[in-house]
Amino acid sequence: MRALALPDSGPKRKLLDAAESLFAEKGFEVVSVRHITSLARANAAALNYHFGSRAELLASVMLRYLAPITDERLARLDAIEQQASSGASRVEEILEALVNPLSREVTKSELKDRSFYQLIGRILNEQGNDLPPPLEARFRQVTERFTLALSRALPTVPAEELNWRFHFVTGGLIHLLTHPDVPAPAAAAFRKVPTMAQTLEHFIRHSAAGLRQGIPLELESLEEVKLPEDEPQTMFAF
Amino acid sequence: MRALALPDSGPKRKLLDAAESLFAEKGFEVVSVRHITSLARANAAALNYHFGSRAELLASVMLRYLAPITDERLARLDAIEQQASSGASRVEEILEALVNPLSREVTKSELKDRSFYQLIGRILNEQGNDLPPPLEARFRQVTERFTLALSRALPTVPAEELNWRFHFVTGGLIHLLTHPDVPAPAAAAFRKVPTMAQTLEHFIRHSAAGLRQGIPLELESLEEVKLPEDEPQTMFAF
DNA sequence: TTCTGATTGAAGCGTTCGTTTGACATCATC
DNA sequence: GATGATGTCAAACGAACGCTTCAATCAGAA
Repeated sequence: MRALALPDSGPKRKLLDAAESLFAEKGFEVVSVRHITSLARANAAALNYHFGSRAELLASVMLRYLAPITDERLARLDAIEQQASSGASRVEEILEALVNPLSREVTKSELKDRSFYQLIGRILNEQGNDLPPPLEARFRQVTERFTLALSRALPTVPAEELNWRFHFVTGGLIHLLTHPDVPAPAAAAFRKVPTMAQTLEHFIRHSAAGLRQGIPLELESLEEVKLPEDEPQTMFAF
Repeated sequence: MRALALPDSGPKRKLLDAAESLFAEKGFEVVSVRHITSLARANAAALNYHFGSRAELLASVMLRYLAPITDERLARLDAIEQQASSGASRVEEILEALVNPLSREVTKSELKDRSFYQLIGRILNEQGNDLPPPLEARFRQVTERFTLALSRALPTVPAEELNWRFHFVTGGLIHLLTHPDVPAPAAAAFRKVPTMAQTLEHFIRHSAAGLRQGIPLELESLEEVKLPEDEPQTMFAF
């Protein structure tokens, strides 16, 4: 049921569950250990016994949540890179490998969808600067691998420029997780509320266009683009 | 020097300054009134005397910061809409009206650039759901006016779709404010660190491409696109 | 000067925070 | 049954929290 193997169903597990649902709803700073222990029907001493401190519990929650997602992102990227004959995959495929693990993991969680995404967004927004080291390493790997894949898919976009564009994409994604409701102008009420999975599809198309910006489509679809080796790449629309 | 008129340079002003610099650096929840008063060399009683409570001080900080920005956004949009003969402005112009007030206001602030942007990003991220009412109203106005302007610039994109795309854009922008450093892969160290203003120019191009996604450029540049009146618009790439 | 309202300082209000303590369970092993 | 490791419990620790109280200070009008 859970992403990470947690064989015990005792108070340790209950504390993790309670903490993650509270963190998702209210944020990290405002949730106290007493909130957590009372929701988990556990004792305050149990929390410190099992986790050492509130901060380590927080790190455990983040790790249990985000590790499977980063791992699946990398696995999917591996898959599409292997099946790509030319070594370069399509931009949309790469973005799907980045985004879809989110909507897949949500089905494994016991949280409501909204809470699930919100927790992830909160972690990346509020704790993004000092994640627990194992998570930090995974995220750095995700950034490097995906930027590399994108640079192969968009060989005419210079590396620096691509780093920016990827940063813009991840920013939009994180914001989408924490703010899943579109602030619709009063006049234009939505006929039906889309699911997050549908929204993420839109987001992929939107982001792909941004990444491809300035690149004629025919050029991108060339099997390989030979660039002068020693000459520094120049930006396309910069 | 300051954006809003604050004639007194007494402790009220000092409290506001201290609060905003602490909020920018550390976030809202973790900064206590004692932190603020000690940095401002003021007393706790003075804070409650001038602002009533910690929450109202927080609201004052946000208002002082964001009100001038939203106002200038709207003013710039007015300007470009008046000079546009056809009533439809270019996408990039509209985005500039949205973005440039940020880098203009930063010069009026006494905060370091990074702190200035970070504070704005924090407000929109963490307090986005219940802003003080005067700010809420302004932001709703910004959303409505800019979405409307974009819908005139991109008449073939249906309203619902445009709401999403604008949401993606604002999300990327907010994330950029709170995370101004691109997580560069180890191999590709930047030769020079760009200023936020330069970064925002990139962001505008990136976002414009996403907004225009699926729309042939020739079509967009038509003076006016007549759509069948009673037939519902269909999405272009959906 | 004297009075009056606005503003500040020092101290403390009650509450909640994260964490620790030491007394009890529980249970496999000797 | 005694032992020792493991886990849980109620209670309390010191520190920090937002906020209030009240006397002292100050500025300007009378």
